Amino acid sequence: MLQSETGFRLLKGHLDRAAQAALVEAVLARVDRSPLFTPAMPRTGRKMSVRMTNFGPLGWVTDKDRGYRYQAAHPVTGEAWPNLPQALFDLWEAVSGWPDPPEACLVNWYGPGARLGQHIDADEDAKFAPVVSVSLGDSAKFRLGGPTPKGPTTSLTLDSGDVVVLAGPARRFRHGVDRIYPGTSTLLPPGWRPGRINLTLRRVTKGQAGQAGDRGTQPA
DNA sequence: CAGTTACG
DNA sequence: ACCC
Repeated sequence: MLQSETGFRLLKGHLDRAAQAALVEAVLARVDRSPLFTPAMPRTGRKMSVRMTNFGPLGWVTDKDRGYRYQAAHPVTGEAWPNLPQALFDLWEAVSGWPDPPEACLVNWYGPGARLGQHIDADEDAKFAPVVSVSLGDSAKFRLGGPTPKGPTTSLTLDSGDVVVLAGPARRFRHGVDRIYPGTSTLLPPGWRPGRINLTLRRVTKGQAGQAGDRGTQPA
């Protein structure tokens, strides 16, 4: 939908309601056995307001003692993360333009008061691979900046079914979630938690695209 | 006041 | 500048 030379793309309404509902079903079934955990900031131990889990061979976690990292096991249960739903492989193939499959799907649940401060994704060895994000449930105020801690930011509303791609230079842009707009979607089943689920697909390790000779190049 | 937020 |  919105295409730009920065590598930022907002695919407004990329997933229709049926596709969103099918994805939610796949997500909730996996969250049942890989429960949401409460991440904590490195050093301070301050708890984040967003709750998380992961799918795929690797998952992003953080805690006071060991900080930000990817690991193969759930930090609470010690079990391997559930597999990635096929629909997410398909989405990655459709929008990422990257030759290697995703290895991590970070599942972020934002309750009505949750936020995520401005940050730059930097924990992946595959630092040139795009990041693909899917919004499900309540709308969110998303803020996108540039590559430096200073500089202007712009805010965008992300609605259920929207897909965001951060590729090229935008892969290293600051971004965060200022707030959730409670009650703006009926997608999440009554009886589950209210709010927003964001799925973020990432390539973590260097694959074919990370071999010597084509570092940093964008595949056709 | 420190840590965080917002960049309106 | 604002919040706790």
